[in-house]
Formats: sequence, structure tokens, C-alpha cells
Amino acid sequence: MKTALVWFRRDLRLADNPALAAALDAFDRVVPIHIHAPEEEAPWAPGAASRWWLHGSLESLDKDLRERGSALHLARGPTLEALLRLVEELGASAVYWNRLYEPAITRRDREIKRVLGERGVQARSFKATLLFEPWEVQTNQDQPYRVFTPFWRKARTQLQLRPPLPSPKKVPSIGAGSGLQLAALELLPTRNWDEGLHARWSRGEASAAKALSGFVDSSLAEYVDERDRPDLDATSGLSPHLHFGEISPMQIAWELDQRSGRAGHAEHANAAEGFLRQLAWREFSQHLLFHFPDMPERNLNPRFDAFKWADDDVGFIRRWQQGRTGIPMVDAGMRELWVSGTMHNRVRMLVASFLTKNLRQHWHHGQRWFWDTLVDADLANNAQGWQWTAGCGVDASPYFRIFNPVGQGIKFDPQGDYVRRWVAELSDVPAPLIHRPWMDNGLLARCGYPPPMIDLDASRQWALAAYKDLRA
DNA sequence: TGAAATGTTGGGGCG
DNA sequence: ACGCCCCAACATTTC
Repeated sequence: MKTALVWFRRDLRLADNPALAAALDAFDRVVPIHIHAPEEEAPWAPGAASRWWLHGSLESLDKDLRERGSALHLARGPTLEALLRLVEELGASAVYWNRLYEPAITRRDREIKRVLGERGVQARSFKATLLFEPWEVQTNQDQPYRVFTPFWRKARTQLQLRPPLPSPKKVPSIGAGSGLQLAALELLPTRNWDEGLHARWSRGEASAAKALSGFVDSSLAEYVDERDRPDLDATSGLSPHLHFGEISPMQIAWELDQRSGRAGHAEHANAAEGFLRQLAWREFSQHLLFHFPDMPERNLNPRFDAFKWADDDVGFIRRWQQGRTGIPMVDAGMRELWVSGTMHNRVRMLVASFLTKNLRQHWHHGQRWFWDTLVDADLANNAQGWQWTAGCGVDASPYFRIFNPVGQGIKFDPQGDYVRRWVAELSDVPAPLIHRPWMDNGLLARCGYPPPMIDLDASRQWALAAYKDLRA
């Protein structure tokens, strides 16, 4: 009897899982394992919202495995020691896993591969998490890309769709005794702040598939036109599912292609292409992080190191975090984040612009808050997004691009429904005033809503001046 | 994946 | 009919 371990990390699905499929092909017994070792990802160990998601996703995977005659074996790190112990205990001759690309993880996994190899244990990793591995897309001079559009132009020509691997009907396993209980990982909050998360999200592979089909059925056709509208339900909501690998980008790309091909309408194809382009941002972020591993810590554009941030202002940062800035669109976004663990992408850009430009607080503060509160917190996406808005990234928004949260509100939340949904104090304010309630004398006091913590126009001028300094 | 300031154009009111 | 002005709409420039 030949036994393999399949080491689940952020590929918490059974369908389209190349490591699992390959192990099932080649071995008599396959033991699915997950090793809890957050300290190995320091300083970017998963935040609170991510841990909440992980709990549910592991629970779901375990249930799906049990329906197939197996179960998820949980262990605690250090990962290498846990793997060696399990290999020994189970008499396994191989460990299979799907690749991740973050610096701390690639470093660790390379070492694990080396040690397993030395001990005569076959260690194989697979491509599963991305459409393009970071080294697969290169300029004609064999360099990594730094700008999204040329990256995508090149990658698009290389995209080879394939049908997703089917979910195995059975996972022949053996009891891998003495595993940990999920509760022992202590992933869930001790204080009860996760009601909003439960209300918004269903975790696990089946929920991910449902989110995809729901999106494709009801929103894809309008995606290009409506994806910037936080007041509408126009986005896919797939990002946390993707982050934890409950669904693969290939499953999504394949489904999009099937639908647009079948429908045969140009607009369907156009919508599918638009969504694929958004998926490509995720690929691009991973590409950048792989080639520029200090992206989460350091400005990709070193000229920006000289930028004069305002002194850290804990009071400012806290008001931003709590959604008490007095700017309705900013507060709506920050409260949506706190309550539901997510924020509409356009609003992410706008609150980030507000923190880094109007308040001129270092982008690290925003990055860290998002890291802890987003259920889709992803090292590459998060770092790339913050560097983009702050203007210090390689393909960054130019320094003078400062969002006006009032203008953004009027444009993308025209009736104010988004603000009313998240900012209870403003629930009775009519559309013309909703994005600038301070224009009506006495309205703020009646609503119990704070005045703007900062003058938008003056702080804009201030930021422009600071950024101009940098250029000189 | 801006916003505001400035420039240009063209239609309509009006003497 | 014509020129003039106003101004909205759009385009371009600048930060």
C-alpha cells in the first residue's frame, strides 16, 4: 500500500485540485492534512477576519472529505517537523501540495522540499492557485512586468483554458490518529464580533461554486457597467473564496468562457473579458510580490522613500478605522468593512486615498487595518493596492490623483443607498445632501453625525504640495 | 481605477 | 440676416 500526504494550505477545495488529483492517481491511500503554523508567515500571519474564514473553510473541507470516506487531519507547526512526523507515523512516501508564492512561504516550502528529498520522501508541488505562475509571464527581455496593461496583454495571449479537474468521488484514506480538533486552532474570535460576517458570507467550496454561478447568472451581463457601483449588488463576491482556494481561477475562467461562448452575444463576451481582467489584477499582484518580495514593507518606487508623511496620528487613524471621519462615503466603507469583513473595491480606493492623501498617514497603517479586518486579506493584493493608491508603487496612481469622496459618492452612489445602508445616522437624509450633509445647517446635529474631520479641499492642496516637494 | 482649472465650441437669445 | 454675448457642454491641461 502506497501512501501520500496531501498538504492543504490555501487550496481548500476538492475539485480542480491538481495536488490531490495527482496523489489519488498515483497512490493507494491519500491522507489530507492541514498544518497550523501562522508564526511561519510572520509578520503577516493571518488577521482576525482571515482566521474566522479559515475556520469555516477547514470545517467545510473536512465535511466534504468525510462524505468521501476520509477526513482532514489537523496538526500544529513547525510545519517541517509536523510533516516529518506524519510521514513517519503513516508510512507515507510522498507529500503533495499546491504552490503559493509569498516570500515567507516560498522560502519555507523550498526548505521543506529539500529536507523531504534528502529523506527519500517524494515532494511535489503543483500549479493551482494562479492562471500564470509569476515566472511564466515575462517581457521580451525576460524581465518581470511592472505595469499592469502590458502584463495582461502578454498574459492574455498565453492563457490556455482547460476544463477543471472533477471532484474525486472517493478519497481512500486511513485514520491518521491523534489529529487536533479544529477548535484547538483557536481561529474564532473570543469576543462575539462575527455576526455581520456570518450574515454576509457562507464559507466552503460549495458556497464558492454557488457564488460563481449566482454571479454569472445574474450580474455578469451588467458587470462592466455596474461594477463600480457600491450601491448595487454587481460584483462577484468571490475574493475570499479565491484567497482560500475554495475555487480556482481556472474554474472561473472556464465558466466565463463556457457562458459567453454559449450565449454567443458580444456583450456577454465583453463582460466576461472585463471580469477576467479583474482576475488578472490578482495575478499581477502575485507576479509583483514574487519578483519584488519586499512589496509589503517597502515602497516599490524608492523615490518615494523621501516622502514626508504626517506624524502618525492615532486619533486620526482610529476615526478612520471606526468610520467616524464625517465623510459619508469613507464612513460607509469603513463600517461595511468592520461589520461584514469586506468593502466594495471602488470604496477601498477612496478610503485609501483619504487616509494616505487627505490625512497623509503612512499607507502601512491602512494596509495593517485591512489585513486584520478583510476576509479576503491577501498579502499581494493588499500591498499592491495600498502602494497603488499611495502612489509609491511601480504602476501607481500618479501622486496628484486624489479622490474626492463627495464626487465619488455622487458619481457611484447617486441615490445614496450605499451610505444609508452603512451609516445609520444618515438613513433619513435625501440624495442631494447625503454625500455632504454638512451643507445643511443643523442637519448634522439632528442626525448625530460628526462634521468632517478635515477640510477636503485644504487637505487636498496640502497633499499636492507634499507630493510636489517629492518630485523636486 | 481623478479633480479642478482652463480652453474651445456651438447653439440660441437678443439687439 | 448679422454680430455679439452668454453659457452649457465638451476637450485639454495642470496638479
